[in-house]
Amino acid sequence: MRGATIAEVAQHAGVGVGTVSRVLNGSPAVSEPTRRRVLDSIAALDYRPNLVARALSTGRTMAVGVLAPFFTQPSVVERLRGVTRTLTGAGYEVVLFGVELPEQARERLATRAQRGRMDGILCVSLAPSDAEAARLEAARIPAVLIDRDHPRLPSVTIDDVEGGRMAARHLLRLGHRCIGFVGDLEDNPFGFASSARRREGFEAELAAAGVTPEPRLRFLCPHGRADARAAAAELLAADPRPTAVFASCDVQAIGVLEAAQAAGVTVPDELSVIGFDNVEAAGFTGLTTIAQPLEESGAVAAELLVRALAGEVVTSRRMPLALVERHSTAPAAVGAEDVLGTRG
Amino acid sequence: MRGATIAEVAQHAGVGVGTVSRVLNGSPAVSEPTRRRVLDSIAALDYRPNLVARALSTGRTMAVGVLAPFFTQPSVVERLRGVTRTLTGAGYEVVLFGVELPEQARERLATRAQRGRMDGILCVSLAPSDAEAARLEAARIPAVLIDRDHPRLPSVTIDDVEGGRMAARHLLRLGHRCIGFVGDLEDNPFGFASSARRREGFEAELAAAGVTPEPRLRFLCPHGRADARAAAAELLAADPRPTAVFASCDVQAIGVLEAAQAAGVTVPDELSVIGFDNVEAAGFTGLTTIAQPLEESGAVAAELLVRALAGEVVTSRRMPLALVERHSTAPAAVGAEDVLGTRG
DNA sequence: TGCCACGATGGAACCGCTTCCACGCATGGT
DNA sequence: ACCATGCGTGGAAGCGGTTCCATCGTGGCA
Repeated sequence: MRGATIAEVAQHAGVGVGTVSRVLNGSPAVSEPTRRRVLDSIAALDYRPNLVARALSTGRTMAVGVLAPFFTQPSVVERLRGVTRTLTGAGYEVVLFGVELPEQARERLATRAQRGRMDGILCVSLAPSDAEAARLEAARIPAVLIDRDHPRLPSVTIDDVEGGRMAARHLLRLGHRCIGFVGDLEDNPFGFASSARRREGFEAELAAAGVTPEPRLRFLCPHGRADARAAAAELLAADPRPTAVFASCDVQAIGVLEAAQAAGVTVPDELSVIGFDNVEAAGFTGLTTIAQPLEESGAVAAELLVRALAGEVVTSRRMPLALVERHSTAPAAVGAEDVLGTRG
Repeated sequence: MRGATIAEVAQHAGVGVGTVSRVLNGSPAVSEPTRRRVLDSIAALDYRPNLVARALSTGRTMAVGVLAPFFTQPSVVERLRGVTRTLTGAGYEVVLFGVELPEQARERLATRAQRGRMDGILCVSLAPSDAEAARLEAARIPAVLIDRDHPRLPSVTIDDVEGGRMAARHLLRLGHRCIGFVGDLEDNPFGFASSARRREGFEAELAAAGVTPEPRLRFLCPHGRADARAAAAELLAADPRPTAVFASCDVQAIGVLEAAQAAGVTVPDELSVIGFDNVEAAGFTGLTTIAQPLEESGAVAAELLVRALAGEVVTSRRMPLALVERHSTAPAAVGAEDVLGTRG
């Protein structure tokens, strides 16, 4: 049996459909006795408003599309937590578009991101093209970006360059001077640029401390633990072997840890490893890392989107970074000059 | 500017709305010249059908609600991958309802799971009450359960009892006779029963091998790494100390690993640890575990739901289990009797 | 040549809600 | 006593599709 309609409720209560609708939407223009009668009828018929009909009528779907590269980054999941919690709390539904290929992102954006299917868009680590951004604007669909910026769209980001500097400072302070880097391919199909920016900051800080970044210690590979592990194995075979490694994300850092173990190189005694992101796995692998507030970034972005949906003009936000010291970094072995650090 | 409507397309092409609709839906009853003219107009106006209007008209939303305890189980995420991939592939949208509290599950089910908002429901590790199941049935909303069963609903599950037996067999075969257990509280608010069933199978197999399960070696605690770690710390202080531990999920097993490390107990030499699920973290912690196909379970359930939505009658599915040996289990220390195992 | 059947097409009705407009009926001011 | 005022209410229009039914040609057949 199909659910009751508003007309049936109206008839049952002996009122007009308009009155039932007013009761449903909490309009004050309904007398108390009438309201009660309508509510009784609603209960008697076990009536639930058809949200699709409401959406068609109001032009608001109360749904937000979330575009996320679900499968390439574990940090995405933590962001999603913050997103769903906030959005659900604000009465919005979360329509999840998992993206595995870059083309899929375009396709989802093109066919789904239209007025009349969802009210707003949240992109995690992904950015619309200029044309897509223009279309969203034309359709008056607000969009907020996480972990990615765009000249015309508000975003929630971190300062990747500064994060790279922080990692470098930590290692320099510990006395390391020969430091390897493992990061993402810098022209990946999704256009992720975090890794490249972290490397830039990292190398800039090294250079500022008088340590020239050596290309032979820089390894770029596809995002993923296995590839990072393979790259790190090569890195550890370098001569002289670096005393520390900065991996541009925790997933890769864990790959480095694995490679070190496989090569019989003890961490942190013979090799310091520092990652980035502070995903949950960093906790139980004892990884020192540059932490960014993942879940909160999702929550903040969702909050921004909710306000944009309410008509507010919102501006981009920067999330703070923090060094989290665990057990994968230690002072460089004896002989390292200037253990007190090279910077204030 | 709002998007074009079907009426505008019809006018532009000089045809009726019915014809445009037929073109959109691939009806064969449109002559080739007309079809071409309509397609041209669609392109010229950059027209996209309003999916909400279509949903209202057809009664099908092409959206599936996914109810998942997003935050308590990391394995959920891997299941979600399979779910979204399959559902998206079949043309359905995925509406994600993250559940943190048991009441939320009820509430989401009650207010959202109605004809006219989504066509079907997928529940991960959660089950509707009998009343809710009856309501879904009445509303003709198909539902499929993952990792949970229900007398009236199709489900995709594993044999938790057998999984527990497999874990026991592995440890027994290695010669262990004093074996601890760490699992979930068995009357948790969500009603998760996997842990209890795994324990049952585990203890039954021990008993069958003549090893009486000792209550002092059985620790039940809230799901989560930290709690498991605390429980394992106690377990490791037992006298005599067990030579092996079965944790009812990998998250808890990792907690056990941490506790062992903190206590200076080496794994696997002094302590064997076996987990359950084979989540990604099991891979890089070297954890031996009973593997279940997580992502595939999601895909299979989604497949089942898609077929149910097409009107097919679907039946429950059981997923296979497999022992994955890594580096956290080893033969019991010398002196252990009957290393060849107690079972065929 | 006339009729029928059928393919192609236009358009009204309908899906279930919101919203706006019009109306009835007290109330209060003059 | 009369007329604004305004509250409470009923109901039609409209949201943008789909679908069914009626209509219009036109070719095939008697």
